[in-house]
Amino acid sequence: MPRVIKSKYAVLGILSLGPMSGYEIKKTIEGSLGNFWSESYGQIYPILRSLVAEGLATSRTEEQTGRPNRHVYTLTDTGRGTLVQWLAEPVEYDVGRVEILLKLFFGWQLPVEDSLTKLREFRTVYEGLGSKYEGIEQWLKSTQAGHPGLPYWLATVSYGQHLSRALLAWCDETASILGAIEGDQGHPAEVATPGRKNNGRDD
Amino acid sequence: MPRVIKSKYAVLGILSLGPMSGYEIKKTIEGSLGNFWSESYGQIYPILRSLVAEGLATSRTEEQTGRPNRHVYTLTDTGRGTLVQWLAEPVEYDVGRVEILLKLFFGWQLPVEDSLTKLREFRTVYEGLGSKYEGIEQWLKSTQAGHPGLPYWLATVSYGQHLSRALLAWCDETASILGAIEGDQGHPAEVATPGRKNNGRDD
DNA sequence: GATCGCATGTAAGTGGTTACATGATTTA
DNA sequence: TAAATCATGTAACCACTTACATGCGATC
Repeated sequence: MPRVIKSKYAVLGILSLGPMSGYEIKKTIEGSLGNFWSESYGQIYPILRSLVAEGLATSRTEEQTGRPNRHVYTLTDTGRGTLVQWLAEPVEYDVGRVEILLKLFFGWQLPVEDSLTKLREFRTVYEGLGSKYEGIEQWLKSTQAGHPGLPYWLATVSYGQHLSRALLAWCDETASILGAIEGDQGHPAEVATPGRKNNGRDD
Repeated sequence: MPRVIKSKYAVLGILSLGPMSGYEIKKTIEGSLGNFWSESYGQIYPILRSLVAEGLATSRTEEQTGRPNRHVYTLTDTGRGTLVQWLAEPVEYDVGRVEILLKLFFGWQLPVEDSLTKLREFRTVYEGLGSKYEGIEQWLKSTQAGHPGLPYWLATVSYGQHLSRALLAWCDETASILGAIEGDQGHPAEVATPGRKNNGRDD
């Protein structure tokens, strides 16, 4: 079963916006997908080569003096077809790994203040993200007005906004619940583990 | 010899709940952290060995007939100290990779129906997760009443609930915005790429 | 009689980052 | 003069997953 190489489609997608060099692809990803995606040169350059080998892109070399020649890649029709096909495929759910939840889960074994600090740190990050998204939204609306992609790009920003608002609310709610715990935490004890012997409910 | 970072602390954390075998650790992770964390045997067994080598855990062998001997691992004081130290360290923000946003970002290049379908599929997943979390919440409250870990475990469930509620709202909002786009989408065009020449705002 | 649960583990592969090498040009 | 920007690329490493090997006993 060939697993899906997502980086390949990210590059294909960026190339669908116009011919570009590897360097430009990286910059474009950072500037447009940067809030929910990233790619390193270590991925981009080998992928670019494989795209040409598979006939999904062509490359032409722009001679330059004083710096390496620019290799500009252009999507072929097959390349665009491959992208469109992938875009239509359903997104599979991935559990992922949420580090703050891992830390919080074991947090009852140490002073409640430690968990509250963690929540505050977390809150600060998402507060910052929230205002960042607001700025991006304004900037998109003013610079991309009329572009058919605008509603789609705004949707990706809106995702971030909904997410950070929700996590901020969760932080506050959780902090107030944990804050109500009396101060004598931190001593390990013999306990039953949670989540085991769960009669077919979870997972 | 794999040198592991976060997985190591996940195992250490599970071991802080009581002595366990590798097999039990996997089951316990699935049953308690399963909604936001996962580990494979390919990680767990080598980690267990390295924990013993580093003095963070001890192992004793329970002889068994008809099946492999059970290796039961117990946290040492140093092991518990290492865990507590890690728990207190701040969580660094990670951009991550959100596949649905990658697909949506390029969605304007194909019929709007394709993106709406994607949103519906996504919605179904988070609807299901929402009710799953509700069940877990009830189950935790009824089976773990009085346990000092309960508020912390409920907090991890609450995270999932806030998240799925937010994403559901985002889906509906986005679907209604995209739904308002007229039907003649899908033809590629020469366009400026968004997000470039952003004067120090993004990233 | 098939498959699930128990129980161990490893080898190979995947998808990814980081650090490095090179070096001219522009900007602070 | 230090740094960032432009521009290419690779080798080494890292964390992690998947598939496999083994095999008994209980359940469907």
